[in-house]
Order: sequence, then C-alpha cells, then structure tokens
Amino acid sequence: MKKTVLTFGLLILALLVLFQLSKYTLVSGDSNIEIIMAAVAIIFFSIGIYLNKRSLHKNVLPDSEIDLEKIDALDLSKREYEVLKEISLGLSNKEIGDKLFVSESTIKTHVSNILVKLDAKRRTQAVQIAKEMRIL
Amino acid sequence: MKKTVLTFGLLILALLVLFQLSKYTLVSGDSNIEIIMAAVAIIFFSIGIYLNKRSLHKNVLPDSEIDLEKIDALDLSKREYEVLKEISLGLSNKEIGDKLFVSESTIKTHVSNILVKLDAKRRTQAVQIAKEMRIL
DNA sequence: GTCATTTTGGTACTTTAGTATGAAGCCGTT
DNA sequence: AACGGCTTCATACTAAAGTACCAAAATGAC
Repeated sequence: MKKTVLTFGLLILALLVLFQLSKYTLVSGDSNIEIIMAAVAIIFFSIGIYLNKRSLHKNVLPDSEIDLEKIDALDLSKREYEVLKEISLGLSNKEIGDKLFVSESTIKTHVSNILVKLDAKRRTQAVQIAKEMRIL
Repeated sequence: MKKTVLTFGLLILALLVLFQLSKYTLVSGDSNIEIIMAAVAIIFFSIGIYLNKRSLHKNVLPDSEIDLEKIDALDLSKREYEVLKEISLGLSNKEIGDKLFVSESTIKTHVSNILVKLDAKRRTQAVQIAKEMRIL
C-alpha cells in the first residue's frame, strides 16, 4: 500500500515536471512538441513495464529458481543430489542404478542418506520437501 | 518475434497519431497542452503495463493452473484424486488412510487404480506424471 | 427401484523401499 | 603420508508398496 502511494506520487510529480518543461519550451518559441511528446511516451511506457516487472517478478522468480546454495547447506553431495533428481522423476532404485552405472545397493545407500539429510521418511516425502525448499 | 515487430509498429503509429492531434490542437489555438500530455502519459503507461502482463502471464499462469478437466479425462474419481494429492505430499498408505478415515487396504486399492490410470509403475512416477499434466 | 460406478475392505502374495552394518577404493587437504 | 569425506558395494533384515482377486455397502443416474 505504501509503495503504491509512493509510486503514484512520483508519477504525478514526473508529469508535473514535464508540464512545466513543455510550457517553458513552448513559451521560448521552440515548439518542438514532437520531441517532448516522444519523451513522455517513452518515459511512461518504461515506467509501466518497470513497475509490472517488479510486481510480477516477486511471484515468478521463486517458482523457477533452484537454490543451489541450499543444497550445500543441507550437506547434500553432488551424487546424492543427482539421485534425488532421479527419484523425483519417478525412477526405482534399480532404474537409477542402471542410469548412473552403479549398483542398486549404492543407490539405496544414497537414498538412505538423502532421507536423513532431508529429514524425510519416504522418497516421496523427500521430493516434496526438496520442492518446498526450491531445490528441485 | 513477429509479435514484437507488430506491437512496436502499433506503438509508433499511436505516437504519430498523437503528434498530429497535438499539432492540430495547437494550431487551432486551444493550447491545452497539459491534457494531451497527460493523455499520452496515461496511454503509454497503460500499454507498458499491458504488454508486460501479457508476456509474463504466459509463464506464470500455466504453473499455477490445475487442469480440472484433465482429471475427468483420465477417469480419475474424486477419491482417487484425493489420494493422489496425499501421495504427492509424501504420505504413506497408512497415513493417508488415517487422514481420510479409511483402512490402508482401501488406499492400496485406490493407489493401484491410480497407477493404472496414470500409466505409472510407482507412486513417485504417478506424482511426476500428474505434475506434468498440470493435475497437481 | 434398478443398474452402473464408486468406495470400501479383506486376504495372500510379490516386489520394491529402506535400515543397519561393514568395508574397500578414491580424492583432496593438511 | 595420514585423515576425513565421498562413492562404491555387499549382506541381511524389516517395512512399505504394489498386485490379484474377491466382495459388500454406498452413491448417483435413469
């Protein structure tokens, strides 16, 4: 709310400044109205785009960004993160093992470690937690 | 690309029209430059916001919309869909049963049906498929 | 009220997931 | 070289998940 008042206040201020500028230019006889018009158009067009980007980016970026720093914070190793990604794709331990060229036993070990680190009881829960943390 | 050219073409056209209007008004001696200025400002401000919303919404909406029609198309019953949602939250069959006040056997039946209908082999895969279909 | 579908539940079984534990090789740091 | 962390793998076990098959209520449409 405060931001809305502030931005609209600034908009009105900018408009007033431009009014004075245009008057001055017209009085001084230059009458290059086109340039002022274009300036006004460009400025407000830019403002419109800028304001929108700001207000919408707050909702857009967090959905697409994956927080690589948080992976470190969770002590998830590279390999464990790889396995986690495969789990989220719905693969079984055997399938993940084949895909990463290691045995199913290895994947089981990784999965167990992932569950401990993400504080999950099941792989489905691990995926859910990881997505909430914007890691996946 | 084509759309970008089109919109910018329209913008230039609008600007030119406004030039002519302003000239006409000035020549006719009215010299109410403020009104024209304000009009230009408002119009381009609106265009800026509009264009941005259009371009960003394409990426925003599909992520948040859940396609209720597709649930029908998959023959997923209400109850099955409920169970699917709980699965995506990482709950076990037992936990889902407790949450929905039915036995684990019932949940197992539902899960089996869900897997067949979503053409999945595992619950994790079912979640992934459902999310791809924008059902979850 | 009849009929089809949904929802519920069970038993018995197979498969996959997950735990516990131990161990060997690799790799970067001190 | 020694140390800690990562990756790998195995065995043996328990717990969950999933399949197959059946069957009885409940629901909703006609």
